[in-house]
Amino acid sequence: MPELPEVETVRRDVSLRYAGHTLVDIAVTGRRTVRRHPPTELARLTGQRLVGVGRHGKYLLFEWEDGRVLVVHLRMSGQLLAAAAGDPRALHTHGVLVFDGVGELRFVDPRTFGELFLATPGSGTGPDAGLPALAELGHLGPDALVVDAAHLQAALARRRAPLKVVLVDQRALAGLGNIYADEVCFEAGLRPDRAAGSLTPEEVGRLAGSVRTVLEAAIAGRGSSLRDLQYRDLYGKPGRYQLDHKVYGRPGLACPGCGQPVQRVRMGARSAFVCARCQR
DNA sequence: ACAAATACCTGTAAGC
DNA sequence: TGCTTACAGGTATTTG
Repeated sequence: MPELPEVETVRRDVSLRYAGHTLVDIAVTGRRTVRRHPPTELARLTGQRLVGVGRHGKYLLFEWEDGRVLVVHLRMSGQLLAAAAGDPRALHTHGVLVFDGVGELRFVDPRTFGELFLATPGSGTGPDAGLPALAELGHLGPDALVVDAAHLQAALARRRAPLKVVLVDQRALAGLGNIYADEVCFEAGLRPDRAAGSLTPEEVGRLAGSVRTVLEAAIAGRGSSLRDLQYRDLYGKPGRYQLDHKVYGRPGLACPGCGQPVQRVRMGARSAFVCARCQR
């Protein structure tokens, strides 16, 4: 499932390959792929040069020379794949962007949760890192890669919800999902089912450091691909950070820290993986 | 006001 | 073996 490290890996590769090139055609065939406005509006991007690719949380921002922004969210099973014009089209290919000189960028998404839309610029306050302010992303908290302890403290304070629930809440912090929330909690030595507001300032500081550490390591590993290989990079290759998961998806296996079996704990409809000895 | 449940999907795996 | 069912999960929306 693409979370921040996977989206960031795709962002870097897409930017390297397509930035500076001009869109010569865009075709969206998926019925659900563009659902916030008429899909035909995307045609107005043709002729525009892609000036850069940004990211806020799990959202990719394709920035064009006229200031317009095409937002892409991969959700559960979306992939962006580089392809040449003649390459056979993978099943569930819902969109194709054709660039001058560098071939196609294809959007493939079996579960069809992913989406593309043209954002509305200029409204609300933007995220820090030089990204455009977009009305549709105004609800997002700060990007998890640049969050600091002070913000985390404020986001967690007085909240009775479990720590993990707050960590995956994109309004509090943008970018963490199921995998990295569990891994971050383990790295910080904190149980995901602790009440968020019960963390001491020292624990919040540890948590902030762990968010950064885990995400940077995961990006270095080009993200996590699970058994279903739903996450693949721009060139169709899986990530390798799943090999470094300490607790996620490892129930009954030895905790790398102490050797005790990792437990699966139910948290509402979802579950979390935790080491009862290493996490308090 | 916030919190929990649900809808949206398909592929895979487990269960019978 | 072949069928049915459960599960995976991010976000918007609905319900509590």
